[in-house]
Amino acid sequence: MNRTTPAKRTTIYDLAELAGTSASAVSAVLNGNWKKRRISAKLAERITKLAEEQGYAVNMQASVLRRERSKIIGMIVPKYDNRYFGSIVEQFEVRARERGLFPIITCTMRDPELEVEAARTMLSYQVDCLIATGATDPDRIADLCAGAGVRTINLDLPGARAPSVISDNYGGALELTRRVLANCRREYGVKAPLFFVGGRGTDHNTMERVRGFRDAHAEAGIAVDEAMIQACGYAPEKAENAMRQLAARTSTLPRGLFVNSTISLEGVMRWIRYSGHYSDGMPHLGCFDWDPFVAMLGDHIEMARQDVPKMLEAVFGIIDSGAGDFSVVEVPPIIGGVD
Amino acid sequence: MNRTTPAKRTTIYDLAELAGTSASAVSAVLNGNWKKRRISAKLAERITKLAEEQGYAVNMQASVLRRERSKIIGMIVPKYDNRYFGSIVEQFEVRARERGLFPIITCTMRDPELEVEAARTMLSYQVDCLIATGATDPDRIADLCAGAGVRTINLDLPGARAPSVISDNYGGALELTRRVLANCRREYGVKAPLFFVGGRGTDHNTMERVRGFRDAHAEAGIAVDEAMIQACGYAPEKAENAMRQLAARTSTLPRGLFVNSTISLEGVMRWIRYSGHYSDGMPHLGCFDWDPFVAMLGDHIEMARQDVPKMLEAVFGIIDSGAGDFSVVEVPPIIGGVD
DNA sequence: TTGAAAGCGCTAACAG
DNA sequence: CTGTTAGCGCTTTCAA
Repeated sequence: MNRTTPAKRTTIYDLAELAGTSASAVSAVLNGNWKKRRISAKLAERITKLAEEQGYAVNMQASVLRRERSKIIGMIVPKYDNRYFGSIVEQFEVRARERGLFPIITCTMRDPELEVEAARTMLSYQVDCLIATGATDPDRIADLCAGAGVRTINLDLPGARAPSVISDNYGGALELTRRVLANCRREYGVKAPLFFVGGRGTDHNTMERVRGFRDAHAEAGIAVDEAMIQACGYAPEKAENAMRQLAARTSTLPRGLFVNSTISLEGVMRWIRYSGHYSDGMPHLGCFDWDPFVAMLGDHIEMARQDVPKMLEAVFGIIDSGAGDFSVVEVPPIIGGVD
Repeated sequence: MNRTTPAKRTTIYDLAELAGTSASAVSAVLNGNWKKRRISAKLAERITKLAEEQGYAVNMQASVLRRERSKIIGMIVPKYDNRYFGSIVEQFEVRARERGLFPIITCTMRDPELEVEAARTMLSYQVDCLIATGATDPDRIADLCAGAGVRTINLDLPGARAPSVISDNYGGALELTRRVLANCRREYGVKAPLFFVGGRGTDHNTMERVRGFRDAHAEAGIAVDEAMIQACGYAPEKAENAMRQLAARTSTLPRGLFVNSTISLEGVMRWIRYSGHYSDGMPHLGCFDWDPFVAMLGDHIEMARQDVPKMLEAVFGIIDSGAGDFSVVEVPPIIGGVD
């Protein structure tokens, strides 16, 4: 409010001059270590008041440049278009701030190039630590960070060169498949394989989910044909397409579907609505991921809700403890039906 | 890969030494203005190669400290838990990067305190420009920024001290209400007011939507009682509660609802499902906001999808043009039914 | 109790 | 074509 020079910002030197003291005193007062410097309470008071009046704000770039640690923590994340990543990011910010860290986030749009580009940029901004969420090549990022002496933690998708926190994809998929299989048997009396759709066949999570999917079928004594597993990618159109192709090549559609994300589910549901198939009754669905509106879509959907609070607790546990081993923490998802 | 000192990072001085040249030459080469310095192609080549080998990354803190403009652009956003804000953030990042700006985002969890706190922090990080999205007190933020000589733009919710880009809330609500009213008349033959639920009665958007809601009723010759408008907040529980109270005090529930966000809709839908009311037939719904799964909830829902691409185009248009007037750009939402 | 001074890594004149 | 130099604003010894 009292600013006379809107162009030039107030510095600690300006404040020092106004207070009739030195820059180092101002600096000490303003970041709380005036106790160890034993600065007089009145001087501290005066400086604080002045800073307030002048609308002073530290220049973090200068501060970070000088300090040893930046207290900036970075996260890269694939997308913001679903509840899973949305809550990861929200929780990340909250917990980072709780610890006095400044969170910076970059969304990579699932683009592997952008992923490492983003990691590099974060290193340029001197992050103390980088969380690689759902990275396609986490080890590449881990190497980059190692080179700069920066800690990395993998989230959602594991890597071999940094600690990882992921969902128990196998266990979740196993249980989810069991339930959908049971639902199919109960309602339709059928004992046939489900159709697995969505995800990237090359990523660890999808592979583990397929394994759970297979084992649940094996338990039930149901054979699963290779063609019943289509890890076609995450995009809705790809899932929709996979459904279309399935319908084209088979006479009787499966009574149950395992959908590998809410994003893929968008495409599957659209196809179900508009293709005219399944007009004789909705198939039973299992979705690996949670969304409140999906929960309201009907009583034929089971979801595996990844436990984001626990996952972030684990991530920050690793950060706080400074643990150095590259182990993988697996957090069980919460499996349930409507709501 | 060739790093011998993992603790200490490579600087332009190290590079200069290795290349047998000066730091300024390295600097010039590495940020592309080696044309105006007319540095020999071979030197440039050598430096670039060396930087690569050494895994060199600029120290942005030092760079920003020295430069006039930081090329950092900040955004504050209330939540990441819905498609609207999710796509705002995604688009923001994409467009910022297109322009060579580094985007930093902070989520304020709809907390007014955190809002100004976040703005302050961004100023400390020397943002060149700050986008205040859905801010409860945008003018406070605008003042803060003005004091630091930083541009602000309001998004989603308008302010008086900076340019604003918002949806055409009045027009959208008017049309949405008209449609829901028409749907009610068509299916149930009723000509009764809808129930307006969700949002903050004090914010500009909600007030404008209420105005549109009222005018659509007036057009149709339907009187709207004060009690039919409950801007109870955004949280699902609050909307659910408003529904419960409505049911408690009225004998016949309205055949149509105007819900002021997908987040509020969560609560409304939950109540509809579990309260047992409306078992004789779903009410017609209008939702001011879009979600793909809501679109699949049935044929009795109309949505106003805010035009995020256009809104961000407008925001960056203002940034690019350097426009200084505090005008409000209103972008019409896209109104439609299922899909 | 406090101030002076060095320097973090980089950019941008300016001087060759 | 290239190097020297002077800071950007802050933190942190070190001296007083």
